[in-house]
Amino acid sequence: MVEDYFATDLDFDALADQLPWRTDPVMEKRIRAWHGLRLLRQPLGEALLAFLCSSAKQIPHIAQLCERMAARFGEPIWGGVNALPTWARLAEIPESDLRACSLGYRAAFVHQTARRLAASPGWEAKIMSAPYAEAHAWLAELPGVGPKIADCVLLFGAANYEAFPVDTWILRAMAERYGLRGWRPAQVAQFGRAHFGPLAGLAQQFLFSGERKEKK
DNA sequence: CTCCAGGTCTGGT
DNA sequence: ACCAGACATGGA
Repeated sequence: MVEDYFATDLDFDALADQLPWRTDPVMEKRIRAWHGLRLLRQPLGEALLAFLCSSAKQIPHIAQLCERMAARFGEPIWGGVNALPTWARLAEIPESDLRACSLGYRAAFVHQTARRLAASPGWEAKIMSAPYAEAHAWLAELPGVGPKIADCVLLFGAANYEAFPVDTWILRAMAERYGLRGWRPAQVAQFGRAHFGPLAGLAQQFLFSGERKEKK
């Protein structure tokens, strides 16, 4: 996972008036605990690849998969370190070679998505500029990309802060802290966007960070 | 040896 | 629409 790209254009203090949830008792606590928290900003293609590998994997494993793909198929960028392969490059790679990077069943997703993208010139510009709902729907059509991964791609790869990814952590956080017990992920995602507004994705990061810290 | 992990897809009700 | 299982791999 590339961790060198941090959003620098989100000045939290200057955005106070755009954070209606700042007075939310749950979020107020999280914000205090994580003052200055920032959103990862990745190139769109990298975000898509990284999160396409994320299903049913622990975070260190996802990084491991990305490093293997970079080492085998990426271009060198810095002292022996390679970039992640581009989607154009991935489209040329047989699924069996991807499996050799320990992608498991995700190899088929990467392979099929790569071919789909190769047949969709201009997809990146479209995702970067389309309204949330449209971009989300298009991404979720890709093999292996469901609602959660589509939201992560938009949030981290397209700076679309409306996206509110609902993973196991957020599902539990919203159930415990907001009383949404028994809600389905799609319902929780809609609640998050409605409750937190245009910067729902930033709120999601506070919740995510807080929830993971609790476990330790 | 079992269980689970920043889910998604498929085939059952 | 909603609910299991399957899906590869690796670490606890």
